[in-house]
Amino acid sequence: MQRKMNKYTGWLLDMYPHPGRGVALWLLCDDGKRRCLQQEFPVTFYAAGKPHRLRDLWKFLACQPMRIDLAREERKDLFFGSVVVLSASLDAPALLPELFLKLANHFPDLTFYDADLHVALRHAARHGTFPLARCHVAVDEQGFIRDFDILSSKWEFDHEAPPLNILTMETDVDPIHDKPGRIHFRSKRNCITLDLAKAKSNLGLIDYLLNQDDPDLIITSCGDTWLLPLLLSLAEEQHRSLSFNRDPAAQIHYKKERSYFAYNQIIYRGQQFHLAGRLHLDINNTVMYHDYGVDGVFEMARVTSLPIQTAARVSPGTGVSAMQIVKALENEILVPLRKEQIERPKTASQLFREDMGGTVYDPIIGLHEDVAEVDFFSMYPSIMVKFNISPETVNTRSPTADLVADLENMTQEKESGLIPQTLAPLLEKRYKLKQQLTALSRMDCRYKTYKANAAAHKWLLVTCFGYLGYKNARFGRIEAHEAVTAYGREVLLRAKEAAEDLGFRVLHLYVDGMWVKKPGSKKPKDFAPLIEEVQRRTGLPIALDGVYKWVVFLPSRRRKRIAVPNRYFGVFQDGEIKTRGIETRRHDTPAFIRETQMQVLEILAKACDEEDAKKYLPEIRALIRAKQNELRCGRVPPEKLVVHQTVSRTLNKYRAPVPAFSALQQLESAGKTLRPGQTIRLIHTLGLPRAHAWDAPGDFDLRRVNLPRYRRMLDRALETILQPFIDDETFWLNGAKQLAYDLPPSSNWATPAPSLALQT
DNA sequence: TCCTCACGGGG
DNA sequence: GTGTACGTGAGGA
Repeated sequence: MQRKMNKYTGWLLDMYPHPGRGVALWLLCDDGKRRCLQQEFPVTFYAAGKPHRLRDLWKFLACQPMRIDLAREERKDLFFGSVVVLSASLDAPALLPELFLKLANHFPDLTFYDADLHVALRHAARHGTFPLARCHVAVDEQGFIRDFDILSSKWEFDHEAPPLNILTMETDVDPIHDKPGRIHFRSKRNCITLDLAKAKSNLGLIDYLLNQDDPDLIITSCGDTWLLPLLLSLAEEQHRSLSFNRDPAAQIHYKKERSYFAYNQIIYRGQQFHLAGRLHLDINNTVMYHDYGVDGVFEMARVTSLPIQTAARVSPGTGVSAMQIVKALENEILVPLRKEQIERPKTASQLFREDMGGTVYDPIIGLHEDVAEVDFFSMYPSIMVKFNISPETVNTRSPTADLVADLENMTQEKESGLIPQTLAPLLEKRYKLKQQLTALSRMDCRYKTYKANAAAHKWLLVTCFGYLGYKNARFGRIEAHEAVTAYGREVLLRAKEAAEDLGFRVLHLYVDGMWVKKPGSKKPKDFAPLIEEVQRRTGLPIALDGVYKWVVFLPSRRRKRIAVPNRYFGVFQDGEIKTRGIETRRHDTPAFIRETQMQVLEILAKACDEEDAKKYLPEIRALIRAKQNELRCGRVPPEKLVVHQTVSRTLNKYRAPVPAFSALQQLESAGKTLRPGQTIRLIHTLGLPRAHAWDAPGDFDLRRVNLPRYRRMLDRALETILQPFIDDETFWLNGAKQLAYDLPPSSNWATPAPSLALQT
């Protein structure tokens, strides 16, 4: 029987389990209509374990109210090879989470696979879908998709921009710190400002706006943490609806706030509101938004296959995990559950292993001229792909047994492993993007997008390595992690040998970078033979980061003769300044100190070498005097003295009376609680308490500013960058220190003190 | 001198 | 839905 089909072409906006059966897909069609389509999408999960327990499970599942297809199958586990499993398929993906929760309780002794996967990842593996993919679908009269074609690839890098209707909702001030008075709504059609005090009576207007604009994408600042909950609760009070969702049948998906430990620090993620049929991005709750913007979020979603609203709010670790899951599903490899976090003391051997991380050399302390920095392109991911390192390919007894042979032969014999297969297209895309970027003018409209995409990839690639060694990763294995670092060390050593064989002096090695110099080598082309030779000996892509006019490797502050690997600064031949590990790079350095250090660096950047720098010293001296004076006389705007710190624990967990503690206390007593991972803003004050919370209500007496402490910070920041240029230790202190400290603090701020004393 | 606390990189 | 490095620097007891 021939059925009538409607055919549509458009962009895939979003996907979620349909509350009935299958999945709901939102298509932004080329005719301008937004269509919600349904598709049959049975999902299968598996269980392995003792036969009698699998029989119990079979009986249990057979009694469930929904239809579940059961079968005995043989499938592949990445770590253990073939396993016998009970497979269970259900037509309604929406019911799986709840069902699985029950199973985990009743059958804790069974091993489940493919049971806790996002439906979008399954769909990506089965149909090749990804967010914003161009699709062609045939739909029957009931609105069910019968035929599905993907017209674009996530690995292209000129993605056609989908014609999204965007609505931005912003408040006049940042709601985290202040009380907003107004909300601005802006879209192509409308530009409206609403008085928040009257929000209650304006709910009808807001609903009208949402319906009339019918945005595909709502961009808010603090929509997750403040605006949406506020508007939704107002609406609830008045028993009226707000059309945030496009799909009236679906619920707004809410996730609660949490603090967690990752990247060796506490991270705070606010509560979330995911819409159905539209996309909501809260720019304050979007990972890396300030680094890569909407373009980067889209790219993150494309390559990970995670829905856009999810991709925006997860860490790169989850993104990497998603990519691996899709690849595993494609290869019909069972996906284990996300492992529980079990606190377990480390064994001595684990500790020993972890000490053998990346290769770090002690740099040669001091200033060096005409130095080239060459960096491996995404070294660890490149190693994983090149040497096929994956949990299932690595030799577990001796992970690096093939290291030397691999490096000699540079051949690929083994079948490519799961991790290399996942990484290879991503690496290739980023490599091409980087090549394009170097050729492209900054004015080119593609530049910004490429840059954002490359930044999104960078994060995924960096995290992928760490994930191999993470004991709770689904596809992690410590031996694979070790193999990567072992290859990394060998590769870097070979690079060093190559440099020395070509007559270069190696000044520093750091994880995936090398600093070299040779008399007579000044121009980028002078280093081309080295690049070529390193590539020949390691088989890995490497590039010249640039040639420094001069670069300074800093000694440890505690032990002046010991070098530290990651504190350095320098100026490239094009005038670009690069700094690492010094005050400008730290998030807890107040703006005044950061800006001053940067200004001095900008003066130094004009010098072409150490000798030349001397003629800029008077200019620097004058700048420092001016800055010291500004500070002493209270002319530094207090907001430039504000220190931003990450709160690492709750108030009662602090053992030392540090400034953050005092500031937290003040906020607490004002009724504002900060969760671990959130940022606190404070000003150092004299006496006790040691700090004033910048966001505490009430006026702050500017005379309480701890000027000596800021002065110390200033002096230190200047010393960091000036020490190689100045023999005379009194240069930047020069009596001014004494004078500043002699002034009674109460005489500052209000009336600028005469600065006569500082004039020489 | 020891303890506590926060940060880094990447672009 | 998450990488429990590790070394440095700073402040305070």
